[in-house]
Amino acid sequence: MLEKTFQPADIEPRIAAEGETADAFTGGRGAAGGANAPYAIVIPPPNVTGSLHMGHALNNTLQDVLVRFERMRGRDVLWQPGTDHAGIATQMVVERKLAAEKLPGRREMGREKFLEKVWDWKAESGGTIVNQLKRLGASCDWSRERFTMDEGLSKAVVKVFVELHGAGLIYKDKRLVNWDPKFQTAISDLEVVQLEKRGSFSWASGDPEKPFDEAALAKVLAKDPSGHMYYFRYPLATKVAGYDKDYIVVATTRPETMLGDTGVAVHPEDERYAALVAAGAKVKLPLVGREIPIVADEYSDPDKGTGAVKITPAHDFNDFELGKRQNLAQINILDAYGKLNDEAPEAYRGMDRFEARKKVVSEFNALGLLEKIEPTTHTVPHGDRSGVVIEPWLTDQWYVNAAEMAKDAIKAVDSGETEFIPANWKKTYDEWMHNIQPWCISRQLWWGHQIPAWYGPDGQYFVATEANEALTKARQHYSQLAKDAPAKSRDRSVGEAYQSIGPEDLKRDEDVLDTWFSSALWPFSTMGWPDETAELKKYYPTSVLVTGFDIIFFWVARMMMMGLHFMKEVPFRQVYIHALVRDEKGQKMSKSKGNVMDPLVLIDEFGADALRFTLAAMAAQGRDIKLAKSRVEGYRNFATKLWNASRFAEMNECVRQQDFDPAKVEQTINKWIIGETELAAKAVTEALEAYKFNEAANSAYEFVWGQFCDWYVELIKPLLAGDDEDAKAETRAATAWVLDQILKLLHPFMPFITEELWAHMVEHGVARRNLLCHSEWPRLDGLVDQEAIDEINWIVRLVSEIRSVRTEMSVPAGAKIPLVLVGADAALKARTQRNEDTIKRLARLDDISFAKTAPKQAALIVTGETTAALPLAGIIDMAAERKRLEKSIESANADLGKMDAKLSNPSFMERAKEEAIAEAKERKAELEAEIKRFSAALRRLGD
RNA sequence: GGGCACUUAGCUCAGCGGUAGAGCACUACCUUGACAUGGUAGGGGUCACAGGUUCGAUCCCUGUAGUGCCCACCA
Repeated sequence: MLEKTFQPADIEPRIAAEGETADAFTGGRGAAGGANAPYAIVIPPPNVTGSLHMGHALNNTLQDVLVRFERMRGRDVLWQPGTDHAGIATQMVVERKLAAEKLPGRREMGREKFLEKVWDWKAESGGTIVNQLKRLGASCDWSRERFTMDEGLSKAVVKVFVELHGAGLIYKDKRLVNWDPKFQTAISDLEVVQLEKRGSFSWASGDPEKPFDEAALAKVLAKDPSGHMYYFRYPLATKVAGYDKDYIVVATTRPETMLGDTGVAVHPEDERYAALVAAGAKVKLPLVGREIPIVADEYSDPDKGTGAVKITPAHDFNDFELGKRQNLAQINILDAYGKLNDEAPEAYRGMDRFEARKKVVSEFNALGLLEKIEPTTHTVPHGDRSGVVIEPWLTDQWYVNAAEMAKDAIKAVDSGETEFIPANWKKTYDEWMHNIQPWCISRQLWWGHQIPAWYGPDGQYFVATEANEALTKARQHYSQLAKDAPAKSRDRSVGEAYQSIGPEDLKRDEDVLDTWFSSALWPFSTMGWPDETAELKKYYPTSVLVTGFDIIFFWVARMMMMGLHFMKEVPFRQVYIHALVRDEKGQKMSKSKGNVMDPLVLIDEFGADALRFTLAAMAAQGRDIKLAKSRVEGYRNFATKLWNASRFAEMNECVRQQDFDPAKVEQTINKWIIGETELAAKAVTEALEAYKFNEAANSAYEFVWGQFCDWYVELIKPLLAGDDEDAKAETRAATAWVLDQILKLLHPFMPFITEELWAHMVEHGVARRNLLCHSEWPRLDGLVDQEAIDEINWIVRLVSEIRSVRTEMSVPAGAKIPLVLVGADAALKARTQRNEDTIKRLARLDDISFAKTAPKQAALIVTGETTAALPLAGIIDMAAERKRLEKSIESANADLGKMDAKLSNPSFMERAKEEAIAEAKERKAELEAEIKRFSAALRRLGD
């Protein structure tokens, strides 16, 4: 016997464990034993350091809904799980742990020891998120769990690197990168977030003889030196004829970079500076003393700042390009920590960049060269993980030629080989792919896939799958060098000297790869690539990728590129992009804002089923989810409702009959609910096929609560209490059958409670043979019976109307009253008699009789063809009834007016669709009849 | 600056070329043999604004205002 109330916590862990021990989710263990077409999804691997947040909950709920749905439809399903090694995040976590335990830091213990610590950590805490996914009910094939640093996946990474390098698609280059001074690593464009800085301080002296008060300036700078535009006078090396000043003013938000300036640029057509350009004038850079040229370049915008822009090629992306064009020197003034290096004047060396900023400003001020300070609003690049200001920094890094690899990836989406759902995301994808920049893939970290490149003693590198191969390549290279180079050349002597180098002479590149590099291989590396495995053959390309839009660039685009290059096939046929889960104000949830809702807390409180159902029900395409707790609570109540409906079935011995044929029932009520079941099943199926999770969830909800619980269960109570044994038997069997269909339809959304109830519902007195997750999805057809629908709808309307009148007339809830059906024809009489017990019970009537005219002092009910009267003499409040009738007439009249207007509009009659006209006519007739009868009742009331 | 969304009941959100819906909240009544995590009945919306298309617009188009997000730039 089921407990009286449903307690998710009592059943969820058990169901989860049962599923696991039964290997329920292994590939191919579906409803048809995996005989049908494969269906594969690879999970977006969560960070191994992660713990389940609302985004994961949504993402994995949707995948699980799809996977369970298709499994029940008989597809050979693989949901490939795993986690991501998350380079920076994991390294941070472990470093923090070491610090907390007062152990030596990463650099002190050295690479090897540190990596041991990371693996230890992974073994200990890496499974957290996986267990949380299991609590959510994710039916992944856990036996196939992978980790991006696994041996097999690492092998794939090396192979990909070596092959792309061989194809010229990976190369090493010295250029500006986004440098994170906190982690001392390069990061890709995507890992940079732009944060707005807004200054407030404003000052202009106009008189350089009177510098800004030093103490006051120091106070301003102490607050925050960013967010302001500083105007500096750069003195000319020599006075220029035709230019009236002996300085040129430049503006900057990053004063410290002036120490690395190697030029000043003006627009070629800017007349203000034409004389300077013509004369080849130079600036004598203050504080540094370097003479730097004033160059003419289109980049300079005469409308911005002063029209003259300082150029720091080593510390600004635009300046870098301009510097190359204009042959300006690149002077790197920063070290890896963001401190000033030896290229800076002595007083600055070793100083933090922001301290240097203050010092530069204050020195310019002291020299009378600070013209003004303006507040400005500008965005400053920050590391998404470190949160510190990113510096463009000149280093050697490895790059993927993304523009080249993007070509096929763009084509594949254009041609529809991969389809975005909703389709508008294609635009975002295209936009980015068409403007894609080289992808910086090297990271100066330790935790990750070490780059398979070895350096010879002269710095020449050799890319190979392992050290020995690199050595062979190196030896070949150096002999060739010795052979090919002209005698006496340096190359030749290097070649000769290094021909016989040993393993100890080659040094492996210390850097590791961007985490997303290995993630990009996920759809095929998890299936055993580069081996030609059965899984690859069967499940690649995968069916659909389910992910959030914030990851299209990081992951989707890169999987497309890698998949097409190495598998010659797209990695997935469809990409379903879902929304972000936000807080109730629409803000992105984040720890720093303190507005996170923890899915695990919600699971504890309301159950995983309720959370899952909520997320699915709110996952309307193209819209973010603003999650309200009350919603989860509401769907928890829905689970309880289902629980109790099952309890009702159990109490009434509704047992599933093996030979029950839903097409052969005789009772109208059973015909009706079976037809409704078909409609609901179709609605849920169609919605899921179209990725309309909300529609699927709502259809199921409405059917279960609004039809099955509210009406069917109530309507069969008299039957079950009656003595027609055949009808009782049929109804019990039908109830059991419908409930089975309900459990199936709800299972993708609410796997725990449905599996539990399924196990409870015995079949022929025998326990179920199979798990619900392996049962067959309802495929119903031809069960809709219009006559049954008409009859039940009539009961529903009549009962609802009677209840309404009872309330309005203040009839005590417990009181039983008589009903008189007025002017009923034979058919209506028959229908009434068939359902007499039911109507009496639901409407709390003690008698139903027939009459030609309505009795006096009665409240009147009019629904469609039926007129019914409740003789409430003594109880009835005449004034209230009059009011009620008047209100009804008024509202009917208003509607009638609309219909009349429509039907008397010649344009409408001429151009509207036939159905629209017929509908309007029908409605008009209906309204007229109602008004007539209401009016008659009103007159009678006056008697 | 470029792009993508959104604006519907008090709140959180569906929906749709032809009678405006849900959950929560609210009001009244009900512990009736599945369920008070419940039942019954109700109140509450000129569907942001202005034009246009259409026989008909909350829905399609254009514009305006507001909100959110993405990308780029920022001397």
